[in-house]
Amino acid sequence: MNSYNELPKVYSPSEFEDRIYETWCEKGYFTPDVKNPAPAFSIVIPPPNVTGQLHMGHALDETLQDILVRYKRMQGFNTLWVPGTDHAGIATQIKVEEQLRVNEGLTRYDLGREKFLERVWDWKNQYGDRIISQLKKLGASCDWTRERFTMDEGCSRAVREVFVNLYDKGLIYRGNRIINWCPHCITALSDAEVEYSEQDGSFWHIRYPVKDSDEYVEVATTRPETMFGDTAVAVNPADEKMAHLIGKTLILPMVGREIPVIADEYVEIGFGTGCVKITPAHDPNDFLVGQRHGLEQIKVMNDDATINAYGGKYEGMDRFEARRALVADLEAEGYLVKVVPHKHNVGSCYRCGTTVEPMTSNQWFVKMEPLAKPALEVVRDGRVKFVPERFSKTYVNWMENVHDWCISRQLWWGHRIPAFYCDSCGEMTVSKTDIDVCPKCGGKVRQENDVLDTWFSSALWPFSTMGWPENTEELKKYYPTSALVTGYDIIFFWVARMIFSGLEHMDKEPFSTVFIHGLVRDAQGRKMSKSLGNGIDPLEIIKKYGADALRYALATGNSPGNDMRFSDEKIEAARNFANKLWNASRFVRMNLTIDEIKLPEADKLAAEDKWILHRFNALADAVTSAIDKYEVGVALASIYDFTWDVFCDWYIELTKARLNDKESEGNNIAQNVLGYVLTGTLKLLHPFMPFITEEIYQSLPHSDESIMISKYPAFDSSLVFEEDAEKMTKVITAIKAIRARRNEMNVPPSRKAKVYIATKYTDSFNADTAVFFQRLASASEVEISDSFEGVLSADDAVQIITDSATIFLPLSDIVDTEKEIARLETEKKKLIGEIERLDKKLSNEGFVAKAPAQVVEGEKQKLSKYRENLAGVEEALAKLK
RNA sequence: GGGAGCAUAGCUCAGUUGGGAGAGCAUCUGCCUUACAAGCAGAGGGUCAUAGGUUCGAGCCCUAUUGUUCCCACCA
Repeated sequence: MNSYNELPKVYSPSEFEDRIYETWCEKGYFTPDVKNPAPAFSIVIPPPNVTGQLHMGHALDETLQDILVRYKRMQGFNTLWVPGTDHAGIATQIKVEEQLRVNEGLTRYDLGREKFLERVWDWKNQYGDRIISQLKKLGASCDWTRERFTMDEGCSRAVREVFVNLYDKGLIYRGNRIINWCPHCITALSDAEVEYSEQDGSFWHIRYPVKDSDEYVEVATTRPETMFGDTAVAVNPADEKMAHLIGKTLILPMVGREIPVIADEYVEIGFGTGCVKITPAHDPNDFLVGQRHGLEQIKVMNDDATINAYGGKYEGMDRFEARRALVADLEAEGYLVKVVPHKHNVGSCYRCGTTVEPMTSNQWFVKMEPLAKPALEVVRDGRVKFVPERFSKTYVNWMENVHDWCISRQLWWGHRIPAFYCDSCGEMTVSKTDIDVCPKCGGKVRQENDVLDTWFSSALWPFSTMGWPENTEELKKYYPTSALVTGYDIIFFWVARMIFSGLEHMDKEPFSTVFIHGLVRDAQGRKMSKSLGNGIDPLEIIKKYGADALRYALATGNSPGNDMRFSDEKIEAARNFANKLWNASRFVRMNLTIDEIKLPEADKLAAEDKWILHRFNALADAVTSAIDKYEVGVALASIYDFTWDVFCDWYIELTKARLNDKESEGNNIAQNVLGYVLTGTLKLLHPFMPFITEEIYQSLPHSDESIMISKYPAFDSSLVFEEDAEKMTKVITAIKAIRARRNEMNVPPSRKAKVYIATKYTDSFNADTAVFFQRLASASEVEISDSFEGVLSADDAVQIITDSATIFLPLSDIVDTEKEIARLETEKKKLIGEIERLDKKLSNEGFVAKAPAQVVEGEKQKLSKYRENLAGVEEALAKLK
């Protein structure tokens, strides 16, 4: 027995995962040296909300990143993964306000801005580490020495720098525009922050009387309460039925205010009543109409969406309450013509779900057009590539139609806008540093109350985390980053904004690849959500099955950009795989007497050794090329197949004879090959399942301090063994024959029978092969010859015909002759079918003429083999009957 | 209204240069075999949504249709 530790009998990940993670951290493996001249590979984490808790979406995102990062690190890249958290303006503020309300019955206004912010920082300091420690549980190999927060000093400085730069270039402006207002969060929102859903509503048809006449104009609206802010009714100038109304004056019912009928082509002829009430302060289209016609903007609601003084007797009511009251009154007064049920899209706040109110407001905006142009180019010309490709279309589509970005929020938690107003002279100064006095008149200034959209700071993440605006070593080495890994749900919020920000401020796109994944859904395919209560807690999964199993379950079968389901089934399959690997390793481990694993000289290797090394080599090739294409699911599946179906089911079994013979040279060779292939497989698997691979690695003879800093396997031309193709064929044939034999005799292994193998390859089918049959096909004895003519007749033996050998089983050992006949009949049918198919194919002139020669040749060979096999089967069948 | 995805075994899904349909789970049969019953050895099960087309050859490429999911869009 060698000097390394033994593996415990049972695979229990909780015993070693934390311990291993700590060791990695202590050793500093996650922290790269900026000065290392190796090519860089860098990723910045999509920063989770600082107050959040790890959910399956994070788990998937982090797993995929860790796979890439560990892979590249093992390949020798100078690899950096920057971790950090996002201050998440609205989400965090809501949480702290809620806590304040529940615990102390206070609102943020009771505390005042400064005190309230202290509370939020307290909260952040208390809970900010929670999500970080959860990431560690997953095994994320982030460089924790570079952990960042979107509101730390450096990021805040970057935000100010960017704000002032954009302002100076005229790309940030302040103005009174229609924005989306959340009356619950009491803040403006950007377009991206509004979610639309179809709701059942109504079309209220209302009569507006024409002044000094008995005539009426009928308008239809889905939001009657905005009527208080109507400043016109519009008709299409080309609409003959309405032409006579243009220029007339209408009386607003219940309000009594006079408004004109105007002509505007915005009104669609034939839709609705043909007349549209115009409320410039509460509807984006009406806003534009109002601008064209110089209409007054009358805002009828307060910040909390209660009706203001313009609503007359409805003042003080909530907008929906006012709607009900108003409609009732209109009906009573005879102004309501009819109510038509109507499905329409209603926007709601993505944080609290409250229906947003479009209204005019004085806000800060980023002018998008000049920024969008280059951001479109880099995606169109491939400097930024989406994986899968189709998301570039989503991106381009959005970027082409993007509106100016409303960046101011009426919150307290966030980056306060660095604009300073002078009350004495009215001057506004935008400044990178805080100022107290007006640079123009010397009067006292006060800072803008609004803070910036959270995504404004997230947009700078790829360079703000690396020390920008200083020209740091990190920026030089790691910017642009190599890949961005995120879900398709934040392409607009984040990815798009990082791209134009990187281009604008760094003059270089922030990453070359955007690797998009889908959502993790529950077993029924539903989105995991708090309200449904169907969320699965990754931490509980880790506790029960281990982080490796969780990572495996998330990575396997997951193709880029597609949603996936998470189920008990899946996680159990993952855990079972880990267990399989664990036990295979235990087996290898318990047979290992050597202290160093060294690949033996080629001429000492047995055929099966060459075969497994050849297969392993092909695996390394397949895995690396799959990961290079971001096909992590495919890569992992091929490792799974190799480990279980090739290495465990065949190679380990094939070595048992040699392992049994303790003193032989073959024993030593087998040990080394087992060790080599197992270690190599562990390395291939390490990015996916870091803990178990490390634990096993440490229990085997190894040369690197940790598997995570060992070299990732790559295609190795010395393991192809081209000149030994025939020997490897023998192994494959033996496997086929053993399968056929097992298929034949589905009986307990304890029941042995003699096996005769007739083959023309008697050189390859030697004593070693006989042992395979003894051990794996319950053969009591094995006899090999080029022919058994005269020794055995089909009368007393069953024949199993394979490509390169015919296996004879003495009839006396076969339980059921009927069954045997049935088997041969199906075999015959199958062969005839194949022969017909190939016959047809090969007699097709087009195929022979146009298909590649090697394909044609391959088909011909198959055909002749099938014909041979068929003859054998028919002969056996005839004799049996 | 525009755009995109999906449709493959009973279930959940892979299948990436077009060259004899795969996995996991489930089902059935037989097994304590120098690791593993979270296992071993087998078996059954598919007109790859439908209809055309390109091709010697299509699950894969093209067109249309059906069903389904999602995203985007300021028609009151």
